Amino acid sequence: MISKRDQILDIAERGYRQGGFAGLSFRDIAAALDMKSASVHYHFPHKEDLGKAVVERYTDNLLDNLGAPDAADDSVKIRLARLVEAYRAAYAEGESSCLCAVLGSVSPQLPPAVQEAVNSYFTRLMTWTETALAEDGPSANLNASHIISALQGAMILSVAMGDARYLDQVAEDLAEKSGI
Amino acid sequence: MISKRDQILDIAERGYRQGGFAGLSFRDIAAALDMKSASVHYHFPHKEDLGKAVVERYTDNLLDNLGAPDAADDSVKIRLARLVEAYRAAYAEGESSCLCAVLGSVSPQLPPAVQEAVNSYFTRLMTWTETALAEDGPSANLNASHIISALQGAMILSVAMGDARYLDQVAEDLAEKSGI
DNA sequence: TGATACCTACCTATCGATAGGTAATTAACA
DNA sequence: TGTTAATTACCTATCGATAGGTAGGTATCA
Repeated sequence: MISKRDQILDIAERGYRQGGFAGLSFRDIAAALDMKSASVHYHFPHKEDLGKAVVERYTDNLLDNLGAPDAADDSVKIRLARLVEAYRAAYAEGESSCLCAVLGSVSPQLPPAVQEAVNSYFTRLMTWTETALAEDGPSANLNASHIISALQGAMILSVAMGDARYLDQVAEDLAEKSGI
Repeated sequence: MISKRDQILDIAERGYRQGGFAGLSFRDIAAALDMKSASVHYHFPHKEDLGKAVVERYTDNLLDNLGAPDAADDSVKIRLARLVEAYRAAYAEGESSCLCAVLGSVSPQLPPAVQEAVNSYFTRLMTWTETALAEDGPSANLNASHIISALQGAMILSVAMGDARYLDQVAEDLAEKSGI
C-alpha cells in the first residue's frame, strides 16, 4: 500500500509538470486525494518543502532508471538509447514536459530550496552523460551539454505542439551519431 | 514616446519570461508602471488577451530580427549565426528563458488563445529555419527541428544553472556543423 | 460633445498558512 | 497487564494576502 506522502508526491509531480510550480495548489492536491489542504500541509509544511521533495525524488528515479554510466558491457550507443528512452517515457505519460524543464525555465522565481534541487538535477544528469560518453574518445562528435539541451528542448516542442515528432527527431539523430 | 500599451507589453513579456504565465499579475504590471490594475484591464480586458498580444509581438520581433531566410547573398552558416545570436541576445537581457519555452512547457494549461499563439511561434520559427537550411542540399547533417530543440533546451539549462555556457556550447556546435 | 485613458471602489474566488481539536495507533512504564 | 503519554494523521475553521475582473466616475483632449 502506497503511503499518503507518496500519493501527494505523485499528484504534485504530475501537476507541476503540467502547470508549473505556481499552477498547482495545496487544495488541488487535497481534492485529488479526497482530503483537506490542511492535511497536505501536515506532510509538507511549506510549498517549498513539497517542491524540493518532488524534484529530489524525480532526480533519484531518473538516475535509477539510467543505471550505471560506465558499465563495461554497454556501448555509448546503448547508454544514450537508455537516456533517450527515459525522456520518451516521461513524455508519453501524460504528454507533459520534463519536470526540471518546466521548473528550470523559471528558476529565478522559485523558492531557493527548489532552485537548488533543480540545479542538482541538471548537474547529476550532466555528470552521468559525460561519463557515458567518456569512452568514446576524441572521435566523438557528441557533447553532453548539447545532448541534454536537445532532449529538453525537444520535449518542450513536443508538448507545445502536441506532437511527439520533435522528440522522435532528436532520438533519431542521437542514435545515428552514436555509432553503427 | 512609447505608448502605455507597449509599456504594458514590455513589462508583461519580461514578467512571463521570468516567472511564467501564472507568475505575473495585473497588479504586478500596474505597480511597475505606477498605475492601477483596473487601468491595465482597460488596455487588455482579460489576461488571455494580454498573453496572446505578448506572444504575437514576441514572434513578430524575432522574425524581423532574423530577416529573410532565403536571401541569395547569405550562406547557411550566416543565417544560423543570426538565429543563434537572437537567442543569445534574448538570454542576455535579464538572463531569462525564451518566452515560448516558458509558456510552451505548460501549454495544455494555458488559455486557448495563448496556446495558439505559442504554437504559431514554433511553426513560424520552424518554417524559417527549414527555409534557411534548404539550400544546403542533402549533404547537410543539420535538421531544423533539432536546431530549434537544442537552442530552446540550452536556454533553459543556462537559466536554471545561471550560466550561459550551455547556450555557448550549442552555438559553437552549430557554427562548426554549418560549414566553414 | 464624445472618445480616450485613466481613476476609486468594490466583488468573488482562491492562495499558502495557521490554530486548535480529535480519533486511532504506538511506546513506556508501574 | 493495565494505564499513561506521545505520536500519527487527519479534521474544521479561519487568517491575511492576492488573484482576475467589473461598475461607474473623472480628467483631458480634439
